Amino acid sequence: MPHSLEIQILIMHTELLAHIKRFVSLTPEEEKIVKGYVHTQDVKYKELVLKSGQVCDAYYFVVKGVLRMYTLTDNGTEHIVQFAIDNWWMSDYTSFDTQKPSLFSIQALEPTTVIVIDKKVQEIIFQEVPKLERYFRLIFQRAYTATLMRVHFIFSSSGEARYHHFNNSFPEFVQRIPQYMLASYLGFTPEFLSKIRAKKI
Amino acid sequence: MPHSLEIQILIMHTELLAHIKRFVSLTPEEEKIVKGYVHTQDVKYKELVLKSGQVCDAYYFVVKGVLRMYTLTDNGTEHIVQFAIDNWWMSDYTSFDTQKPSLFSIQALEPTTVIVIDKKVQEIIFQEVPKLERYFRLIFQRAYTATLMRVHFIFSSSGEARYHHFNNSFPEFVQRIPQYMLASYLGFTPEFLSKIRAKKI
DNA sequence: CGATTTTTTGAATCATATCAACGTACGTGG
DNA sequence: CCACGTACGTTGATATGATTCAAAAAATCG
Repeated sequence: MPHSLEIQILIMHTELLAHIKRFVSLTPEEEKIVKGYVHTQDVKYKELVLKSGQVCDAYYFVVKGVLRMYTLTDNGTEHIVQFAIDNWWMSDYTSFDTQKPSLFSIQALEPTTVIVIDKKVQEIIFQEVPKLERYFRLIFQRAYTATLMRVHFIFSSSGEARYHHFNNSFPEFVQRIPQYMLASYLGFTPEFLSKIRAKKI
Repeated sequence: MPHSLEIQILIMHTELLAHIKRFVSLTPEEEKIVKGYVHTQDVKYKELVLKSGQVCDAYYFVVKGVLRMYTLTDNGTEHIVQFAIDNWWMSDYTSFDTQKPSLFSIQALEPTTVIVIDKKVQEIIFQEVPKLERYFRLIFQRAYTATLMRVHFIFSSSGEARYHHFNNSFPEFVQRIPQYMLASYLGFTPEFLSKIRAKKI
């Protein structure tokens, strides 16, 4: 009889499989193969799963929690290029593929549970379950077009408009992260965000 | 004996197949299938292959020439979100998938030759040559990470620094497009770009 | 509760936008 | 092949959105 931890992991894997099945069908055997190659990892608040300068050797799927991906400028300022919440993948895919050091760091902003595909098994899992090529094609397509929309917003609206748009689109998420990180993601300073908020009230 | 036009088309298709084979291997039969489903299209200078408000019903692969993808703001300003040159794919993949009107327009900035995958055959071609799932997974991954790098640059460097970086990275390309379009792509006004250039000399 | 982190406020400053005018180049039709 | 018109690039004056710095206030955490 499985004990509590095993049940937990089972649930985690179920979340990933459910997500995959929103894009491609999987036979029971294929599900088993996937389960066999991935593993879960608990990431503590503020813990890094990738540190800039290191090689990225995994894909991470957020089951629960929040990750951020960010860079450090010469003068020490952080710039958040991405958040990942439930059901999003995050990795430095370039570093993963080339096995060169990453420019980015990835950090948990809450106690976070991720499902990990390690570099070692990535090609194997794709070979054994070729449907995953299609799944990740669709995942990357979505991520790509979302990022293009983001560029569009950055160029076509003021910081204030971007803040309100983001706030209206993801009100629950805004609650979960410190304001200065939202400012960094939106491309301006925390002081400026504070002033935007002061106006509204 | 094939006449000149057919030879031309053959060469075009060869470029696409060569590109695909940089990412996945193809058997001669698979090559034939791909050739059978795609077709080339000549796009005149300033011609639109997609007009905002219309549904995007093709993927475009640039064999030769330049495409730009842009939006129009309420006040009539254009914002270029993407360029595509030789060996790049361009489409509004969201509009393509959902069959909803696109926010973007796609226009040729030179006489341009593209290879087209039409909506009608897209799923068929993927079914018949499943390796293309992998190919496009890698294409989208690259496009996604390139766009993330772009966001990183937008946030971490001034307009001036972005201009110099772009100029150093793609000097030949800068020659081929009007300055006001480069300004639009980099996220500032043509006047400002003009002033940056004045400084340097 | 004290210590640290996060947010706010205000004043000065800077990067970039806006507008308007002028200069230049280029392509088309006569 | 010239002339003209339109599209593109430059320049300068002024305006503005956003940053910087410093300090205080508020929130969070052990």
